Amino acid sequence: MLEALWAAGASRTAKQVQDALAGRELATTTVLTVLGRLERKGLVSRERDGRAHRYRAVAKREDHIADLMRDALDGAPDRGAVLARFLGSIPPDERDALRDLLR
Amino acid sequence: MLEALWAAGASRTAKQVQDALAGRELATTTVLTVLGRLERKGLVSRERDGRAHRYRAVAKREDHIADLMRDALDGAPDRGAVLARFLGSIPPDERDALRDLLR
DNA sequence: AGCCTACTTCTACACGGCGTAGAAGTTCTA
DNA sequence: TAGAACTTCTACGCCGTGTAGAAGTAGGCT
Repeated sequence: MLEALWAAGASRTAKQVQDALAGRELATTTVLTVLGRLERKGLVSRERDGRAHRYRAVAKREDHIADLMRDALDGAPDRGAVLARFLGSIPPDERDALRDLLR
Repeated sequence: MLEALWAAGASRTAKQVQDALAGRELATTTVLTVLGRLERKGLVSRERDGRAHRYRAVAKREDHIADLMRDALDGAPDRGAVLARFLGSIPPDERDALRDLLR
């Protein structure tokens, strides 16, 4: 669902989200329910548009996932050790990329 | 619970875990149940020791958390972008530490 | 041998999140 | 003003998690 909003890039009505998820044959109310829950969790915002609402993902997918990573890291007493292990667990080319990013 | 095993460093019996968690006043069976579930999930292993079992965390806390971070990262289509955002979301001194680690 | 005690396994229940959707209410618009 | 479009409310099943009682099992003591 969030994926659909991310994929769309822009804001979408429930109906549009439903259509984008055509493979799943969801009822309209299902889409509304899920979007509503995402809104309660602060992951999605909405604004009225005629008799409908337009939903948009609050954060970009990349930010959201980076947040998840930070949340995990925040659960660690020894952050440095975790970062070291993390570096060891990703592909070498991504370590290179990180090195470049840190330059 | 996992925390207690990590804190102990070594393997612990259910009773010892229970004592370490004295603040929570858990029943012994509760500790056993949770430990058993952790074992099913592969986070904990155990070996017999007399009439009891000794439990140990399969991975170190740092590895476990690094795994969580990698799992999050694996959900991203654009890993590079996520890594960039992630770097932006951690304290500068940790970026420095990362730079050193990557040297 | 038999029993007590420590420990385990089995079973269960409440609670909350998630996927799902029907029923009923609201609001445009023709 | 009626019908369609859209929303809100409510609900149900499933699963993970926290919790623990009841019943089973196995060492050790007498």
